[in-house]
Amino acid sequence: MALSHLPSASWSPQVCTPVSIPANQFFPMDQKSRTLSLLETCSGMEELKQIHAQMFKTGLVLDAIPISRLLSFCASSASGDLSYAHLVFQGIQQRNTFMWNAMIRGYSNSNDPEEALLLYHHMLHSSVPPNDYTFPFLLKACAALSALKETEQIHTQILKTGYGFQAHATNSLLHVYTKSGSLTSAHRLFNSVTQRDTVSWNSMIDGYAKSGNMETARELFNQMPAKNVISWTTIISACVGAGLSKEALHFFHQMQSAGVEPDHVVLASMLSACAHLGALDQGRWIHAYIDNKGMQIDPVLGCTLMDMYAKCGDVEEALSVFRNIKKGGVPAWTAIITGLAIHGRGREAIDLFVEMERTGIKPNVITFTGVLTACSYAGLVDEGILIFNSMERVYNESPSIEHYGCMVDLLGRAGLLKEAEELVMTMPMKPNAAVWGALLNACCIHRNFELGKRIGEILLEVDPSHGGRYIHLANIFTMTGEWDLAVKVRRLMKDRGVMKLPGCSSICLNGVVHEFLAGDRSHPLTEEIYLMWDRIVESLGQEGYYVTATRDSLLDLEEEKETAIHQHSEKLAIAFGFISTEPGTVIRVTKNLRVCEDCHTAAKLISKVYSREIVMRDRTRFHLFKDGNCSCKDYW
DNA sequence: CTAGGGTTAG
Repeated sequence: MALSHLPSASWSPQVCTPVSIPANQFFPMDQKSRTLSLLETCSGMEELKQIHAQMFKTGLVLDAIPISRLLSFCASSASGDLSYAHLVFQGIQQRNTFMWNAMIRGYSNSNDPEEALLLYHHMLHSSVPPNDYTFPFLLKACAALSALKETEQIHTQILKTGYGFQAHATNSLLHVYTKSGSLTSAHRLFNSVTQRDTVSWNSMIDGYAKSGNMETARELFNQMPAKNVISWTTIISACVGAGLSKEALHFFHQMQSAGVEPDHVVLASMLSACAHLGALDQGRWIHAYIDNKGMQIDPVLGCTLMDMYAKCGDVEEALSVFRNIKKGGVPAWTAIITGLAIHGRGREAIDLFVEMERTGIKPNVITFTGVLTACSYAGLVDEGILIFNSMERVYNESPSIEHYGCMVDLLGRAGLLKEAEELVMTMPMKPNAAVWGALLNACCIHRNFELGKRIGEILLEVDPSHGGRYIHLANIFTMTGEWDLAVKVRRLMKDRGVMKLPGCSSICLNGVVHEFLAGDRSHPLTEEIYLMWDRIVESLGQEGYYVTATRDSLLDLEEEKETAIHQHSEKLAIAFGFISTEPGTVIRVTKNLRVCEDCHTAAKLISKVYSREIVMRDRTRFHLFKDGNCSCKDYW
């Protein structure tokens, strides 16, 4: 390295400067402070390299403070360069703790965190002692690696060196333990430290929540003395992650009652909860809150906003958010493409995909999933095949099992069952339950019972705990008149203790989520709801509506007697929508399963007879019923 | 120069 060429002895002010001449004649103070302030405002590596070169000339490379600052910038700043930092570091003769820390910090945030541990090893060997900053950096690397053994060794050293009482070190340890799933160690440590602070509690809560133990997480949350916005975010995002979106909403309201101001992180989590629930009003409220507070919509927040609007049925608003965020990167394009996909707006999704390519943004695996889904839901078979083939050819990206799943779905939905099956048989990986499921679904739609039976049997082995598979297979046997086999499948399901996920439809009004199951009579307005539905049926009758024994109604074979098709959850939710909203209001219903065919027909007629738009969210996509038609064009 | 929280898909 260049440093060795410097006549180091003659550059040392003590050596070559007569006592009478002040040292700053060789290291002029304004020179040094100018360099320091240059480094402070340094914007990128280009500029930094110039400063570095200047430091060689002035000899400031030998001064610990400016070289440390330079090192720090290269190692940790967003526009830094870790390998350059490493070269600089290698050239330094006298490395102090700060310099080692800077390097360890840099590597702990890099994609090579292991190097941080190696550096620490060297640091100890060169007899430079760690300080209170060293451990958090080091443990961050351990967290990235889930390196439990190393964490335990570092734990011991923390205790030996007397940093065991230092909050940052302890909390870092707690974080690694919880993150690597070692909750026992975490809890032991948590119990042993006397001065637990909010950070310690937050880490514990997060750890329990992420390990699936929501009960303990909630308990700790209730117990903890002082909750800050991160505590609330932790419990709320834990709820969202566990699919407990209603609880998330509840906690959010509690948080506001407690006077804690929401920040952009907790709002992102809440938008995700709204997206899950289909709670458009709540979601809009949060959007308005963000605007009113003048908060900046960063790419992540922008994506959650788009996702919320799309999943709550308002794609137009999602598009408007998309146009307003200047630099969203791939995630933003992906979010909007996926949003259009679930609304059946495949053409627009493809157009945006093309536009994205033109902009020079490279699609990622999720983008491909999104655009292929768009093709699938809109029946754009040729386009889908073209894009699928371009993955390998244009992007050098081998399709993953999800992409094959999309293609099986695309071909199967379109009735190209032979092609779909062939793809399953020839794909380069072992088909999973999702792939088989897509094929089975296609068999049901197109009534290919022979193939359906074969695939159904496979699925009961591959995915034995999924209730829907048994129902599908049993229905196929029912339709082919093989009653005994249908009963056998039902019995197998029962014997294996598999439950059918009950169909549930919800509608959100004034921030309250109203849920309905088939035949539900638990709602306070039950009488009015059923009366309303009877009146609706009456007026639909004039349009020629009558209940048909469709294949979907067979899904309820078991409860056929008690759950008439007229009491399906979708219908109850629509009826409730009618009695609780003004004429002309859009009715928004969210269902956890696929919409039943009879309910689909009924909704189309209702939209015409009552001039009401009904937006219904399915397990996978949206249906916009308007003037007697559905946006899915009956292709779903 | 340090610790804890967010999103897009499935």
